[in-house]
Amino acid sequence: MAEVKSRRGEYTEATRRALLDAAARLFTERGFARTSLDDVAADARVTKGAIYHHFSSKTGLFEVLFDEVEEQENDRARAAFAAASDPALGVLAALDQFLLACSEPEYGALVFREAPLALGWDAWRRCEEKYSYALLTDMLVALADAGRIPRHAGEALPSIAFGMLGAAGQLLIRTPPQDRERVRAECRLPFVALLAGLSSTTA
Amino acid sequence: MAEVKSRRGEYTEATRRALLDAAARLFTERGFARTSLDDVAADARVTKGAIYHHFSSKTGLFEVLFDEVEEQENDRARAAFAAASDPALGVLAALDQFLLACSEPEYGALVFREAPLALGWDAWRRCEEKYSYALLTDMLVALADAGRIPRHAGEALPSIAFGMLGAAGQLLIRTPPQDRERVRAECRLPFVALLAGLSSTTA
DNA sequence: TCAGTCACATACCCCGAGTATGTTCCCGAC
DNA sequence: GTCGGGAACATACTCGGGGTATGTGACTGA
Repeated sequence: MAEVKSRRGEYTEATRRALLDAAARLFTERGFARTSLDDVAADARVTKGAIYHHFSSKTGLFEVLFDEVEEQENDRARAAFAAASDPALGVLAALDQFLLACSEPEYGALVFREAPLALGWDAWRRCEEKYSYALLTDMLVALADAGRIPRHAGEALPSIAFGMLGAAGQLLIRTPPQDRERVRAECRLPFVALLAGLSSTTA
Repeated sequence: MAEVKSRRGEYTEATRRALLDAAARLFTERGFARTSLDDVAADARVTKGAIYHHFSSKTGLFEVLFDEVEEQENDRARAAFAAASDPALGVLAALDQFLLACSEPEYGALVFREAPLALGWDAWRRCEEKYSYALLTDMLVALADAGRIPRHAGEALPSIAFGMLGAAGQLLIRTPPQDRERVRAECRLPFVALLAGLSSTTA
């Protein structure tokens, strides 16, 4: 009976996945605002009732999607940071991983293009505090611990650095695929320069 | 008769101004999405018909408001930049002017918080290309001409620098007024560091 | 076998942007 | 002086989409 029960569970999980996949596709292609819940339901071969059975609202659906995508990517970036011998190198490794993720179709579009529009700035930042923003602040602390940058109080530096990441991600999103490698290289420059400039004021 | 005609013109201009003022107030306080056109019309003591007589749509109303606010502020920032003897000092002067403007109630909220949500990223960037973004690229060119930073091709640096401005502005918006002076000082640091880092790689 | 609940489908409500159509006032022409 | 017409709105309506309330069949557990 556990089998039958799990069978049923599998079926409902399948529609949930189909809804999430359809939402991911349509939100990245048409954008969050221009895709109705009926569109998502139709793409997943169900109706709007299924959506509201599995998710709380349109933004609720988006948040689940956001968490999925962002958690996966954040793990990779954090691993890249941790794998490096030096925190400064780790930051660049995590940055490269981030820029690479933004070159893929869904991640950047959902997390840095649609999320602010869908959730609003405050909710977006609250959601990001578990992921990119947390990783960023951790990296800044590690850099300060290693004496590579001065220790900063306040939220200005992490906020502005986060804004840099968002701008880089959005730039990559609207860059045609064949130019993305070059743009990724160009994007590294301001971050390297900022690091250099911060470390030079350590003394 | 020119007098009477202008009298009529004054009246219609008055309602147009009342609509723009009401929209500015409500959009900054409640946000663009959470204020209906009926709210704006009621606040201006007219009806929705007046709005669609003077403006093309809700986003059209917002764009006119955006242009008004942004043109005024952009002139000040550009003047601050031009007044300085050195382009590097000019950049900091323009930055200070910008941070000050974001500390006032309407400018930052409309231009950097509501505009992306109201217009979408693409339309927002198109609107900004006449103002902050243009000033920013002009300043980067001036810095390169003066040999203070290397000459960069590509759009990565201006895009990311623009992202920094947006993040700083948004941070100031959500900072309580009594803390804003301190936060402004904190915000200058990453820009100074970026400039220093860029100039150190000039050689 | 039957009550109950899960996993949806169907039908409906409501708000708000946009539109279509009045209505009033002024103005210039005859 | 009046009369056609257009400017400056007001009023009444449509329509799309998020959200809700209710129906329904299938499965499950007692």
